[in-house]
Amino acid sequence: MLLTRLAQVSRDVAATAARSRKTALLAELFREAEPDDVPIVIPYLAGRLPQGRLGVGWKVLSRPVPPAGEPTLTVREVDALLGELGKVSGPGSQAQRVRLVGELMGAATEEEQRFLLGLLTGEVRQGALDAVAVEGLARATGADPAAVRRAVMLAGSLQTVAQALLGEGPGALDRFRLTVGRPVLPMLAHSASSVAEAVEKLGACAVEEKLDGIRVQVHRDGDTVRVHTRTLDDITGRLPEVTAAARELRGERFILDGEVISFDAAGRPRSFQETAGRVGSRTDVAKAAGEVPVSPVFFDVLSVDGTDLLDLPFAERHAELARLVPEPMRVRRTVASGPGDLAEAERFLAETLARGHEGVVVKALDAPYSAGRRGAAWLKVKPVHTLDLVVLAAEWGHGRRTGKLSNLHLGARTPDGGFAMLGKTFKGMTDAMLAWQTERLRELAVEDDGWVVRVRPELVVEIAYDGLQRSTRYPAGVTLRFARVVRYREDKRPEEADTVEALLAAHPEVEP
DNA sequence: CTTGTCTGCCC
DNA sequence: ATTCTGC
DNA sequence: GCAGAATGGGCAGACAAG
Repeated sequence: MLLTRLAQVSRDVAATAARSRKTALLAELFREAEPDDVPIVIPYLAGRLPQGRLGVGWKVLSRPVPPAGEPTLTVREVDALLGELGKVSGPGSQAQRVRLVGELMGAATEEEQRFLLGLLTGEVRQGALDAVAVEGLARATGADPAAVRRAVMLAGSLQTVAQALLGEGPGALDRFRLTVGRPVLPMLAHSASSVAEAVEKLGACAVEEKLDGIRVQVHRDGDTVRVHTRTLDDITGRLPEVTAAARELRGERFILDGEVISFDAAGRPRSFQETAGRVGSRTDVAKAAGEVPVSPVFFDVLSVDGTDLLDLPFAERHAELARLVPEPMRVRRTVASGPGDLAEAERFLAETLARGHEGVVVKALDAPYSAGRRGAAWLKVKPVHTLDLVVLAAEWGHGRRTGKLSNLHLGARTPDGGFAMLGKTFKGMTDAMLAWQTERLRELAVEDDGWVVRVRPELVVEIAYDGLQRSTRYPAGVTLRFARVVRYREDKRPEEADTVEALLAAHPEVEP
């Protein structure tokens, strides 16, 4: 199949609003694909590369290459070239990558270049990724969409399922059962703004501590232990403590879901930055583990001794978990039978925060494990802080925000009467706010380099954030975690904005 | 060898 | 990660 | 309620440049 077909369909999908129509367009293309093209075409149209990341990013792709006049590239040629690209490493590899990308782009038409660019940067912007591709795949093969979706969750890979389905038909879906050793997409949580709201929505529920670490899925099959991240990356080699802990458990075959976090000598959780740095270390694991040891803390079990527990209610899964995993290796929790137990749930949240953790996750006791979904059965509750900050600059948006000033540079007051930048945010703005701030900031503009518009520091904005982090990039030595706009404070003058000093005082646990 | 740039992947 | 938007 | 878009910050590691 020619790449130009994919580029056309991608463009058509992008131009279509209705998901049903996007699905139909994808299904039509999938039906056309020859068997050998399938494992390439499907991931490409889901906006992902079968090889995963290639060490090619914005910098390499930003060099313009004159496009070809006629479309001649086949998807298999592209796949072969990208496969090569993924393999280059060592001295001179950067130049080699630039050369290979140049070769590929030079053989592509303008439309194909656009498509490849989106694919390589992971920003296809066609309003269709895995989920729509799954629907399209189901329609192309006549399979039940729910069955295809479930197979993809259990296989942890769209590509694998697509190949089996197109090669063998709907019968192949039965093969994708929960298997120890094969990671499945983890269940995710929604947010709630208070424990009361969460308990109200869920009824009988468990309230569990939320640890600020790295999500892990641990598989043990006899002596073999594998540890995977939220995106199913295999990080077994970086976490010897987790492997050892899994081997100590009495079960021989199981899949556990939990968090990995580092505690200090006093048993207090280390900062997310410390835990994440440790988990990210792979060149000298023994040394990293000596300095920052980590512990697994589990909260769910998906499989024990060959039994798939996914469809059991959480209450029953947790009973299995308690049988398999000793208490110190499980998250702390309390159970609420409904809004009547709200006081206990709130006491538990307060205690959890006092112990240095991030918040709680409230989980419906009757809910199954919805692999790969952000189910409404899990609601996380974290304290939210707010500040009044001053907009120092804004960046021009992209995609659906083209032509709008979007990403705000936020400043807090300093003792000298100036402002220290604390970070940026583009979150929390409605389209109306986006339009309003674009106009307002334009009036305040003092400089526009085509990317950043610097403004007079006069506009005050209320910002919500989850906490402070140390920063080497920003002048105050700290930055806001997950900053988002709440509302503009036109009633406030910049001299009334919050100060760096007050911010630091409010977060004594973070040292700049 | 040191420093800076880029990428990928955690949240 | 969080939030908004269209389906 | 789901799925997707838009875009944040830190950190480790691989290379490039000096």
